[in-house]
Amino acid sequence: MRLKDLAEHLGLSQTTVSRALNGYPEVNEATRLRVTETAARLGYRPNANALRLATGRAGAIGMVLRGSSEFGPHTSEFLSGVGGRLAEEEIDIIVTTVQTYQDEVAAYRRLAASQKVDAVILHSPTQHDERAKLLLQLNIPFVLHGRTDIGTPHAWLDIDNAGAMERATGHLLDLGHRRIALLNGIKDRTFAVHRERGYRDALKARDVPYDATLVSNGVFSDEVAFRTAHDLLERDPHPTAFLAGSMMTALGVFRAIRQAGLVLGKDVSMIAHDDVFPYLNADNMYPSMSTTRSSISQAGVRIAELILQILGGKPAADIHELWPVELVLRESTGPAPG
Amino acid sequence: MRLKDLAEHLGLSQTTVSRALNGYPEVNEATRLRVTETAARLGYRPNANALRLATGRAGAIGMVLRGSSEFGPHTSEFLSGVGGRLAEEEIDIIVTTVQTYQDEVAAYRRLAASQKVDAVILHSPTQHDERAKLLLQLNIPFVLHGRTDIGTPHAWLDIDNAGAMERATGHLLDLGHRRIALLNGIKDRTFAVHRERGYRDALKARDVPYDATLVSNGVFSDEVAFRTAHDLLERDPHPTAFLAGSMMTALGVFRAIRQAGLVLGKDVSMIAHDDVFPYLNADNMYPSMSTTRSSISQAGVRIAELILQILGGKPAADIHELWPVELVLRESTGPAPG
DNA sequence: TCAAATATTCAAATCGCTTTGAATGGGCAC
DNA sequence: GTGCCCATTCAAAGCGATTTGAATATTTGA
Repeated sequence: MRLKDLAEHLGLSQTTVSRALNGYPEVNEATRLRVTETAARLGYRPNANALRLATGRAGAIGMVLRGSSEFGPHTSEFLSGVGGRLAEEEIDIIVTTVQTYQDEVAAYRRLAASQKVDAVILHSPTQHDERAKLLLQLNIPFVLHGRTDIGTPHAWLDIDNAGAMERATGHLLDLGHRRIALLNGIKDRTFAVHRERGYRDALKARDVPYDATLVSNGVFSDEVAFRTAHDLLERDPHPTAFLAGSMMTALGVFRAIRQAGLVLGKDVSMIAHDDVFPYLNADNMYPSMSTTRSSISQAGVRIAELILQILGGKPAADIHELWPVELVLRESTGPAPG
Repeated sequence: MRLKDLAEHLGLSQTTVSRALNGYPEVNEATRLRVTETAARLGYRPNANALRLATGRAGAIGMVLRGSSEFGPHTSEFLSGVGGRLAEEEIDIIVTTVQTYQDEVAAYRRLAASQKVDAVILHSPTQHDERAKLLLQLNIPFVLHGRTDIGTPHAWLDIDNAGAMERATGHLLDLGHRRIALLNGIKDRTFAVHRERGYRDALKARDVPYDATLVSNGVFSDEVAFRTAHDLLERDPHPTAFLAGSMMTALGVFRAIRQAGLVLGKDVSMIAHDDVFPYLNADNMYPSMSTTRSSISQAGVRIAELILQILGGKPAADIHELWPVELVLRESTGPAPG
């Protein structure tokens, strides 16, 4: 069913039908009614590619995901937020998965040159993110989830990782903990840098010396966390508190604590960062988990909105949002033992 | 940079340039070389929408994901497999997220009517899946990940859930376990039905009575699993073995076992289904986890290939693959206590 | 009642590509 | 030198929508 068929069926010109469907004012109301009603009845929908070619809008946004190792639960939860909002505007999400950095750069170039997307979402930036520079250079609108420092203004939304970590660390210090392990994200990622900064600031504010051996960087996984925590707990003296970078990390640390025969919330404390996964609730854990919390899916929803604003003409340079992070204290944190 | 610009730049017609780039034989080799070389240098890429409109191929496949609760790590891992393979063919994945069944049906209708995709991947089917019928009726090619029984032939790829579960259950029974809890997936999903069938078959083969109170259905999450396992372990006598539907489930059961003061692999045994997540390795758990294993990302890769075959003209009715599932025994399984 | 203004509708151009069918030109056999 | 064939190249017609600018009804005002 093409526009032409529909027009013939109605005894009208394509022009009028098109205008009727798209809400243009110069169409008789009675005609419009007849057109929309018939279109709905016949299940007419414009061919997406023809429409896009004619309007010059791609009607889609792009997201490039790094393969396997980093493409975890965070991503899907985020995507779910983005998708929900964009679906309302009938905008698609084109997901490209890549393995290497080379692939990723090539993917952006392809998206740009073939004009498949109106904008992209960039995520997991480093401090000087080359991809962001590339996107600016390719002149393809984007919103960055996270932050980078490339000099040129651009749109971003980030959570206050430094502030969150400072408060979490500060709280543990106030409970008397002095050896606090930080299981942080991949080393050069901005969020990881910010988290370490918050951690250090809290230590400095209370004159507790920084011990680099208590800090580790890596992928957020149950497994990596288990091994790191296991090693840390074999030391003497071992850390009395853990800052876990994600709920996956928290699960691994949790196992290590149990295995060491220690009790979480009593012998050892933990605060984890909670991105709010529907299938992993800090409140229902045993013991319940103290967290720094910020919904990654809500960030997705908001980023979708920001993209819509950019497509609506708002200058990307005016779009910056820094979200505060809640500190939710539950049973996994207690006074330092001894 | 349009084809027209490139053609003018080269002093050739659009026809010749197009043919040169697309490998048609009636182009002088020297000309072709000059064209491809210049195109590469200038970074020319055909406008995706124009190309799609002209060829009638959408160059994309669709995947509709159910929002939040079910959109978990399985999905992202699967997607990563699909995407990797399709990227090689320059085929995009259009991801649509929906919340309700209504939305999902509407999403398929939209995809079909607007001709945005050449095919879709259908997943998580029920035994009589209405969506599959809809797709057949809409005449949009699809590959089903899983199985359904709708009478009409269609393409599918599934793992042998029944066989896997039968072997796992059989193994536990052979170790002397008699009260084996099954933490299964959402009730009406085919895979859950198949798993229960395998479980029952193993019991029947050894004349162990089926106890419905040992079987639960629900979303695969750490949290749900914890609560279910917790309740089961408070019974007297409690189950001596658990069949966990996913690694997330296994983590929850694991916590419940620990909390009950029991030791996994000694007081209680567990076999979990492992979809092979890079960030959650059964081998590195403590104790290491016995699993029924089948890589969901490899299933994704294969399904992408099957889609390509269908697009290449292979009849969907000829495409059926049932993958065997490995049973990997590790430390979490041991003889029944007492 | 008639011209002017307004409300509707339409034919044709356009978006950027592929592809059909025709045109051009050189090489070869006779 | 003529004719034919083959190798190249090209102009123009789609693909299915939007949109410009013109054409046709219908009101309106004097």
